[in-house]
Order: sequence, then C-alpha cells, then structure tokens
Amino acid sequence: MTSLPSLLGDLDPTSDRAVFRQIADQLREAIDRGRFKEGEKLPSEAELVEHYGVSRMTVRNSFSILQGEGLVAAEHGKGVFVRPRPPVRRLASDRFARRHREQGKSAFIVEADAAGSHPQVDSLEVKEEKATQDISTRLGSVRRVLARRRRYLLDGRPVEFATSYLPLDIARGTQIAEPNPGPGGIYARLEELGHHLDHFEEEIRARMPSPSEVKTLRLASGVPVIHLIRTAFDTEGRPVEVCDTVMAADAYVLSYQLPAT
Amino acid sequence: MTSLPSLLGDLDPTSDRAVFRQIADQLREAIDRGRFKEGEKLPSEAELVEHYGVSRMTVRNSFSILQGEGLVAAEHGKGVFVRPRPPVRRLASDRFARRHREQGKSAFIVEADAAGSHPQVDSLEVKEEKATQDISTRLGSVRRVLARRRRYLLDGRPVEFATSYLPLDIARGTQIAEPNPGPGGIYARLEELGHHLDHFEEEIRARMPSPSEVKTLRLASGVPVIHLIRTAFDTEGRPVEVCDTVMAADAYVLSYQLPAT
DNA sequence: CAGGCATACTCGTATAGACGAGTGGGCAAG
DNA sequence: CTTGCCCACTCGTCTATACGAGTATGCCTG
Repeated sequence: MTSLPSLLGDLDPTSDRAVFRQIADQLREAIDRGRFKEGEKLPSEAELVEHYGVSRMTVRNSFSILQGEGLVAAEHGKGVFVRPRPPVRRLASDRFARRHREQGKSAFIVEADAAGSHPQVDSLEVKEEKATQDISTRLGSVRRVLARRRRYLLDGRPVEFATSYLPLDIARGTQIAEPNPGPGGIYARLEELGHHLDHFEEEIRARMPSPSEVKTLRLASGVPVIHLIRTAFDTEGRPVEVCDTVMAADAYVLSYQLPAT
Repeated sequence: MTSLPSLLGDLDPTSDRAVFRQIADQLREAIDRGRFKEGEKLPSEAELVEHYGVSRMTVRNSFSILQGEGLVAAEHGKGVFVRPRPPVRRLASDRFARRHREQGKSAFIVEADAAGSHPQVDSLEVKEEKATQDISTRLGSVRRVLARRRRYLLDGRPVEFATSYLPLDIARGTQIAEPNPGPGGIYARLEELGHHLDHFEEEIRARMPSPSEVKTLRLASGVPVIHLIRTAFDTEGRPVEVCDTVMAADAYVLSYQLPAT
C-alpha cells in the first residue's frame, strides 16, 4: 500500500497551476475515464498526502473543488466517494394535459409509478397568507392568497418542493383549500368551478440552492436547483394559479415539445 | 477600524454549528438584508480575523462557502465582493417560430438588440465529424455529422455555447456547411431544402460546469449551467438537427408556453 | 457463539505561520 | 508636473500540527 496504483500521475513542479488544482485535475480525469467508478471510494486523504508528498490541507482543497463540481461527496468516517449520477425523472410538457387529469391521480404519482419508483408526498401545508410582491404581480395584483405547500419524494429521497398560490376569491371555501384537493388535483377543481384552463406559462431558472433548500431537499454540495414558476391562465386570460417549484437538478430532466409554426 | 461596524454579530461558542459556518451564516444574512449591497466589498479576511478572533483559514472557509453558493466573488488584491445579480436574458419558447425566421436575422441578435445589449457571435467552427453515441441516437443512427459550433456574447460577456449537429446527407454541400448560413439561419435553409419543420423537442438539465465550460463561459464559481438539447423534426417525423446548448445559468431565464388541452 | 469494547482509519474543524502575487496609493526623483 | 518605485493591503497557496467525531473491524470476554 505504499504507493498508489498508477491511476494517478505525478505533479508538475514547473507548472504554474496550483498544486491542489493539479491534484483535482488528475482525480477528475481519473473519474471521467472510469478509473474510479460511480460510488467507488477515492484514495483517502492520507494516501494522497503520501502519494503526492503534499500536506493534508492541499489534498482537502482538491477534494473541495471536486465537491463543488458535484463530482464527489465525502462521508465522515468512511471516505470520499464518486457521486453516482442518480436516475433522473423526466417531466414531459404534456403532464398537465386534460386527459391525464381525467384519470384522477396526480401527475407526480402516475409518472413515478410508471417509472417503478415509490412516490411520496410530504409536509403538506395549506393556508392563507399575504402574497409576495412577485406572486401578487403574477396573479394580477391580489393582496392575499391561498398557499399550498408540499414536498415530493422518490424512493424516500426528497426531489422537489412546490408551492401553489391561488387568489382567495377563487380558492376560499372550496376543496382547493383542503389538504386533499381530490382526484385530478387543483386543476380539476378549478375547471369544475368554471375556471377553464387555457394555457400555462413556465419560467425556468437554475441556481445554487439556499441553505434552507439544501436542508429540505437534502442536497449534496455541488448540486444546483432548477427553479420553475408556472402560471395557469383560464380562457378569459386571467391567471388563476402560480406554482413555484424548486427541484433537485440532479434528479430531473425537463422536456418540452414546441410546434415549429 | 479596530471593530467592525455592528453589521456582524458575535459567535456562539456553545453552538455545535462550526465556527466557519456561523461566520458564513452571518455574512449571508447581512447580504440578504442588504447590509452589504451588490458589488460592495465585504470586510477583508484580516478584519474578520480580528472581529471574530479566529484564524485566517477559518475566515477563508466561510468565504469559500459563500463562493460555492455564488453569493460572493473574491478578487485577488482587491477584496471579496457581493456578486451582482446580472440582468437576465429571457428565451421565449416561440423564438424559432417561422415568422421570426422570415425576418432574416438570428433569434439571438434580434432579442439582444431589443433588450438594448450588444450581441456578438464568436469562435465559429464548422466541420464534419464522427457523431457521439448520444447524437447518433437522437439523429436516428447516423455515423458522421456536420457540426456547427459557436459562442454567443452579450456586451462582451460569453453567455452561451452551442453546437448544432446535422446529418451529412442533408447538410453536405449546402449553405448549411458554410460558416455563414445566410439569412434566417440554418432552419431557413432546411426549409428551402424541402425539410419542412414540424416541431422541436427540448430537454433541459442543470448542473455544475466542467472546467472547460468554466473557461469558455468565464463563469464565476458557484454558477451552474443550463444544458439544453433541442431536436428539430421535419414533417415526416425525421430528426434533422440536434442543437446542444450550454448557458450560463445566471444569465438566462427560459420561458415556455404550454396549451392546457 | 454473541455481544461489546478497543482500535485504527476516515473526514471535520481549527490554529499558526510563511511566502507569493495582484492592486492601488503615496512619495520621491527626475 | 510626470514618472517610476516602494510599500501597504488584499487574496492565493502551502505547510505542519492538533484534536474531535463517525465508521468499521477484529479481538476479547462472557
């Protein structure tokens, strides 16, 4: 065990590239080439210290680069491991089509079942509250809204956190204000209430998570979030719902179909 | 200058939260509350060492957390600054509509001009090459493809890097294989060649950038990329182009309209 | 054989010090 | 006044050391 297998090369002392970057480069390349496979343990800090003849902080700096890239994850007491690329969940753009709604189950549950995963919905909160500036603008200057918060899990792993906002004059006193909105979800209820849906607008951003998002989604470091804001419009052009969704980016691929007209 | 303005509190020695995290928390909160504004300089490492009575590495650890979150950026010799949230570029889902194409200018140029920014296209490369497994699959098992690579800049800042892949039997010898594809871009040429476009499929992922992406997009640390793969289908259902796009996530909001049918 | 403990190995946190390198301002020489 | 140098301040990199805490293993004891 004195010398690491020839998986890793030597440092170039003449290079102006910082040592900890050189080490990170070599590890990254070894991972990319499959020398270290998904879930596999990297050499320990001590082994790399020995192999490269550098101090421990330097090795740790290298690891922290790779963590920032989402390539590896450290586990206290065990080692540093190559992060598995988790199976991703595809969100098709037609998931809110009326025909799906008519089957009664929510899009999330249906899709997860189809993929053979165990879906779960969590931390449901339904309450009236003051609209933020942004939500108010999107809903057309409403002051207070009904907020429906929930977290989605797949095989026990939280992957998505979503909040729906609805104007009180639409939602108050209806089943939409109940924890369980009934078959087909709130879109089905909206249509029953005479708010026939015309189209959705979706805005997509990606960014690094806030600490609270890291917590609720149990995100590894180096995993961004996809922030999706969907507004539902009825046939009169009125916005009837805004849904604010934060997704673990390593769990999702969004998919859209656009006409070429 | 002996004591920092009361912008920052004290450490809680009884807390089990690591000191460098407590410091990061305080700085983050101060930034969120606007105590430090966009572009403003944070206290220097030395000042924080003094204020909190910790070692320099501990302060640097705190900064590295905030950098990982994309909240701050260090500038060598100057200080650590609150990252400005750059103005974002919206990509509408109808940007490839035929009516836009008929005006002759590319979507990027038109949109940027409209937003009052100075657009630029860069590092153009057009060549035939072997298709990767993924591209080959998407294009329907083609072996070799025409690849068109280009980088887009906005007011001098690179924001997007894109590669279009086309089957050789469609593109070879046409103006599509020229550096300048002519007015309306390659979609206009495809239609002229009889490949009438029917629809597009877009796949969206978000992830941390690779080192080479950091370089070509000049990304600050803590900025994810949006990875968009668009496939264009003609009216016969044949995929005629795959466009692989990597965007700086802090420069873009994607926007889609979906029918509620 | 089963349970529990000791131990070695892992990463996490923190200190202290050293030198390098980029930036900007002030001062001195021309 | 202008030029150029020096210096103070900034972050970047690296070393060496120490202790804490989580994990796994194997041995020892009952």
